[in-house]
Parts: sequence; C-alpha cells; structure tokens
Amino acid sequence: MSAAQKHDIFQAIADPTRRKILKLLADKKLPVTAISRHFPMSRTAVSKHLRILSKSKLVSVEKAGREKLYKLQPEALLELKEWLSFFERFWDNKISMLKHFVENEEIGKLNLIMPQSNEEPKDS
Amino acid sequence: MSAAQKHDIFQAIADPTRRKILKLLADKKLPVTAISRHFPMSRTAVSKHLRILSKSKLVSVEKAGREKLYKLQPEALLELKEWLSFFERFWDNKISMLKHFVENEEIGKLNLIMPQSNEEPKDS
DNA sequence: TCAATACGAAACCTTTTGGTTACATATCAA
DNA sequence: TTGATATGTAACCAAAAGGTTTCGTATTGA
Repeated sequence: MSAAQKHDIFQAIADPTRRKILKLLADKKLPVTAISRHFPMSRTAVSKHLRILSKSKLVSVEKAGREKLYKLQPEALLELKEWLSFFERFWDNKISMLKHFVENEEIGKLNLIMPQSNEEPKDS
Repeated sequence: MSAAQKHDIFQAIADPTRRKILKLLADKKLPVTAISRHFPMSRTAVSKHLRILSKSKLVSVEKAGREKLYKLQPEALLELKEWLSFFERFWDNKISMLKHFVENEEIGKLNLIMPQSNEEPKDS
C-alpha cells in the first residue's frame, strides 16, 4: 500500500476479522479484551486490527478508566456506499440509471427520446 | 488469506488498481492491452489483477479473435451492497432501521411503543 | 501499598501481495 | 508462410500484512 492510500476504507474492510469486529460493535461499545474473546488470536493482534479500523474512522475510542471502549462509526461506510452507487445503475433499473445521470450531471450522455422531441434519435 | 476466503469480493476491491479497472469496464468491454494503457505497470501485472477480478466474478471474459474482452459483472457487487445494508440502519433514519428489522424478521428485537399498547415500555 | 487487570508498543517472523522479466502459444494479416 | 500482435504462465523479488511474544505503563481495588 502506498502512503497516499493508507487508512483506506476498502483496505480496512478487506480483512474478515475486521469485518466481524465491525458487526460486534454494531450492538454496543466494547473494550479490546472483550472483542478478542471472539477470535482465535491474541489480544495484541485484535488491537492492531482496531488501530487500522480507527485510522479509517470506522471506529472511535473512548477511555473509561483503565478500559478503552471501541465504538462503531458507521458514517465512514458512506464512502463505500457512494462507490457502490456508481455501479448501481448497472444492475438496478432505468429509474436508478436516470437518477445516477441526473445526480452526476451527465444528462448529456443519455440518448433521450422525449415525446415532444423533433430530433431524430441516432439509435433506438 | 486462507483457502476458504480466496476470491473474496472484499479483497478483490481492496486494491485501487482493481477498482479503477472496474470503472473502466463500466463503459465498455476492453482487452487487456487497452486496459493496461491506463496504468503505470506492465500488461502482465494488469492481467493478474483481471484474474483476481474474474475469480470473484466481478468481470467475465469473452474471446474475440486473438483478443480477450473483459466485461464488468456488476451483479457480483450485490454481496457488498448486502453487507453494507446491515449497517445502513445506523446512519440513515428510523424508517430504514424499521425496514432492516422487518426484512430480517427481527421485529422482536424492537422496543415498539404502539398507540394501543397496554405494556409499559422499558425505556423511552 | 501493591497485586491484578487492561492496554499499546516494539521486535520479530511467515505468508501474501503486487510487481517484474522471460518465454510459449494463438491469431492476424501481408 | 511468416512476422507482428495479444495474451497467459512461470520464476522470481521486495514490501506489506497479519500474526506472535515480550515488555512497559495506567488504573483498579482489596
């Protein structure tokens, strides 16, 4: 990974352990030790995964005495949602395709055939 | 990566080169050589990326003479969309949260307060 | 006060990843 | 037929990823 793309959300969710951690944190805030009980690896390893999730803003930390509570920050997943939305027009339907072009001001790329149009469409 | 999770879509889209390839293929089918012109790496390297995308069903191949046309298979992204939908209820609104619980038959987990209810809600 | 608990950092190791070059094969086109 | 084009495979390599153990430091609470 290059320096520019460190803390990349796509890279962060690539690991199955990290995805499972995110699901665990969906229910409630948890300290590292509690999280690591769900995995066949050391607490230190889980701690490293949490650091990666923190860097990509997928979780936040909150100190509570000697514990550190990790909390899901689902807003970070919006980047993923937006990336996905680019491709949605390819599997959804014409409405969502139109939505895509409107939202991205790419109407010009559409070969629109309006009822009142006098233009000859190139292609049907 | 373990054998069980080879060809994982999350791993496939983790690499920025592969994500860019997917965007390129959104417009049209392309042969390897044409794709590799967009990247500062060898054709062979791009070919390897395409093999990974193929394994996770994100692209398909179609032989055309001596060329091999790579084509986007956006349906494979549905797995990602579904994974994301699990978290949507955390950032959207109450409607989408309700939608989530209904779709997953988890109504019982909700602390519903209906107008006609005689039950004392635990928490407001 | 002081042992137990919670945690992160450092050093280290092995496997995977992402790239390279060299080579073999298939198809095209003159 | 034969040189040019399109591609994949193999062998190789450096760096990154994901794990371990060891150690230091805060905080708790008896």
